[in-house]
Amino acid sequence: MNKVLRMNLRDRDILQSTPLMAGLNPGLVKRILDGVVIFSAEARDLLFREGAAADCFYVVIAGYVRLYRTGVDGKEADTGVFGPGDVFGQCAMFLSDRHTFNAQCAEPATLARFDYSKIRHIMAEEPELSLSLMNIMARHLNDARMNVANDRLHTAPQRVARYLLELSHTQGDGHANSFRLPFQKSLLAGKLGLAPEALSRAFSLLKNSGVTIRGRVIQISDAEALRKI
Amino acid sequence: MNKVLRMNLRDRDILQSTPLMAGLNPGLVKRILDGVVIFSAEARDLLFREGAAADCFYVVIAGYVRLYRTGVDGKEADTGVFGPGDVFGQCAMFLSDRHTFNAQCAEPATLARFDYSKIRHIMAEEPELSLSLMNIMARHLNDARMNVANDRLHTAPQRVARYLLELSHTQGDGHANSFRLPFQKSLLAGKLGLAPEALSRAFSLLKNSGVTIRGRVIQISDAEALRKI
DNA sequence: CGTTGAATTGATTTAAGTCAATCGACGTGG
DNA sequence: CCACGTCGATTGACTTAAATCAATTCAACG
Repeated sequence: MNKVLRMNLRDRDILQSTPLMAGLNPGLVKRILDGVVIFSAEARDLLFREGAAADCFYVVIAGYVRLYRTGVDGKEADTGVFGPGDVFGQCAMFLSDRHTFNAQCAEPATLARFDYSKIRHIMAEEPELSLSLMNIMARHLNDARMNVANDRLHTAPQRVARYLLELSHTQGDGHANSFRLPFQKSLLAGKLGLAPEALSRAFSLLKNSGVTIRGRVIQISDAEALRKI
Repeated sequence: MNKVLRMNLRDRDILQSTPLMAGLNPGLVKRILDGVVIFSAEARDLLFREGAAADCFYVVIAGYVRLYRTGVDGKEADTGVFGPGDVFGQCAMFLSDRHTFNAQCAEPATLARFDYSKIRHIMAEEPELSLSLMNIMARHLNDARMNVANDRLHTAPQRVARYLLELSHTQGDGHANSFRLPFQKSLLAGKLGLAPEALSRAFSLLKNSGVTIRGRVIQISDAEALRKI
């Protein structure tokens, strides 16, 4: 676990097309990537804990990582799930330098680690980088708020329906009505703020609206019906 | 409604001590404030709508503004409440230039308006400003995620108890156990993701834990008991 | 003093969590 | 190759938290 890897071309490719670096000039990208460490992690590995000192952020290269908080009785609430190309853990760089959430691999993953100190140093000289980070934070902020609103406005089946529609847009570019869930259903349940059982029930309810589920493969026959669940 | 005002010393003072400007050099502050418009708004006035083109952000000088999203059936879910010194509406500057939420005055308010174009222009020359904005976004992001976690981990009475404890820390600096709610209970209910009735019931339950409520005045006799609701 | 909007209280309904049993897929080892 | 064990997913029965609906009460303000 946590084995350091050499950065291969594929890794570099993914990192470069990340919103963090996509807009930056090649020289700057090179400079940033020089300070990056690539490593692998096992399912359930903790990347950081709430309250722990924060000194780096991460980009997912492969696999999925969940960000969550734990309650008194050990219950956990996910506030985000990050997949290939996503940045996480950057928030603490601008706050108290302590993480306020836990980050855990949901499956075997490979990650890139960016040191705060190095990034801060580059940021001081290259406003471009600040801009990129700002864009990421803005997107994350919007996502988080949408999440709050979504939780409060919609029922479980509605949230699931919306997620499936969104997914069908990103994955099956356009009108492909068959696609794959990117991760385990239990993780999806957490992301949507549901118990796994509730997700299961939501799925079985959606079957009446033209959704077929076989394992992780989803088929939507009537997007319109889904939209007005 | 929406009457433009001259910036007075008090306004300037509040703006300068905002996290947006507190760390900036005086010359820069002056430059930014030159582009600012101060105006008053009535309770229920909309500052912007979801989907509308976004061309400025705001700082609250007095009063409270709520940020919310509306569902199909007209239901509304608050994702944040902003008071004196708070920035809102800046998110869209880094996204699509469309607002994704509605912002409405919860009571008569006075606000400062900052044009995106002017701010962007200054930002391009003054990295300090970017940093300030980044800090604000980070704080907002953290708040929003905490909100998600809080909703999912805690019951209504627990959320209320936490809010009261937090408020007693900010308001009654230190150990003052008596303080005032900063705004209407119905607004607080929205902020906490509750129906007003649920907030009311939560309050009446907390009375058993040494909380006394008279109008907007709250008294906490046993903070420890509150903490472990 | 009376009107308006907010807050409270009670009765009821609904959504979703919890608990428990079962099923299914998959990988391991006999 | 099959039996077993593990883990995720599903299903059912039940409980609980909070929304909803409706009726007052309360407070602020002209």
